Amino acid sequence: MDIDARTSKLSDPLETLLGYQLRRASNVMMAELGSRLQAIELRPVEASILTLIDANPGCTQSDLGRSLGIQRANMVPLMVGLTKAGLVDRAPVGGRSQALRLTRTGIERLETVRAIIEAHEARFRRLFAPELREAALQVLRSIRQEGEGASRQDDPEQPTGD
Amino acid sequence: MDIDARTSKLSDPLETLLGYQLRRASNVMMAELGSRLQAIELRPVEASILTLIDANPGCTQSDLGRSLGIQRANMVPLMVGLTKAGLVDRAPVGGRSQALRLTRTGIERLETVRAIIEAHEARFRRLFAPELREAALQVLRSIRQEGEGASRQDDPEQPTGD
DNA sequence: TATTGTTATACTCTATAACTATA
DNA sequence: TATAGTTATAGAGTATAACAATA
Repeated sequence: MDIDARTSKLSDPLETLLGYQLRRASNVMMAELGSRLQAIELRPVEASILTLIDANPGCTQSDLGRSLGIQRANMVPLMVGLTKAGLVDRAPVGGRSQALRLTRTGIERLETVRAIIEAHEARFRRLFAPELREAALQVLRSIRQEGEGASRQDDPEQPTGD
Repeated sequence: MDIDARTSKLSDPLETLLGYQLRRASNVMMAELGSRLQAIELRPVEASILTLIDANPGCTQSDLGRSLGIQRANMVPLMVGLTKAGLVDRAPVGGRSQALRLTRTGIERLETVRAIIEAHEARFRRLFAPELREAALQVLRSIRQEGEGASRQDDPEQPTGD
């Protein structure tokens, strides 16, 4: 390294790598959302779960796990936490399944979650030229399909690194 | 949840969220790269480090940490591993700093790393319309700046969730 | 038998604090 | 004093295996 470089930033050949930039950008957004959600004592994954239950009342925690790429075993402490916090209600539905619904408190909390997420999204959406926004989401979805593979669309609990 | 929805996929209001899609896409790419790199017993972060040392011979591990968003303390086992694997050489340079360089083996290994990364990037770059590629990288970089804040450009070791 | 919820456990990644060695 | 490297440790997040309960 030359003398100048020792006191300034490194030359960074990773700057042009999609995978690297995706990861760093994702970490930034997750950290920002996490710090906003701390105000209501929720983590991003818990906000996602509340959002999904609201959109799919009666779903099971296995359903949620499949949708979010979280394994059954790892859903357990999450759902216990949300239930103990009084945000989610569980009712037996056949087999060992439990139908999930938001409690009144959960519905109220979700209102705040929505406001936080909307402000968070707006802050970063700004950075995309308007005509790029839908295309960007579409590409990100196609990356997921590339990894999750058409071959196991209904295959639950496949490790993806999520 | 209606009867049909109980056997099919959940309705997913997260599909339109940039943060969520970014995270899932990033996880897919990292998992794919990770599985490719297993063949040469390296993790993505180690591949990044080799790449950065090659581009900045003589840099310190603190330099690398700042560039990659990894804290000093967490760089230690990484550098010990790469040094023990005979890929990196460390030489005292003043203070407690050690100048880092790739060994001959490290340079050879980096050749393979480059081929793996290039194949990996190509697979996913395909999903972007050509005229979108540079714009996408630019937006991802701007997301990072948004999070890492112009106010602490030279501020090392700020937690970012990386 | 297949699926759901569960327990236990291990491994990776990241964060914090404190210590040392040197300029 | 400030910086680099280090140690120890704690907390997330995630992975695997096994078990119980019910359809």
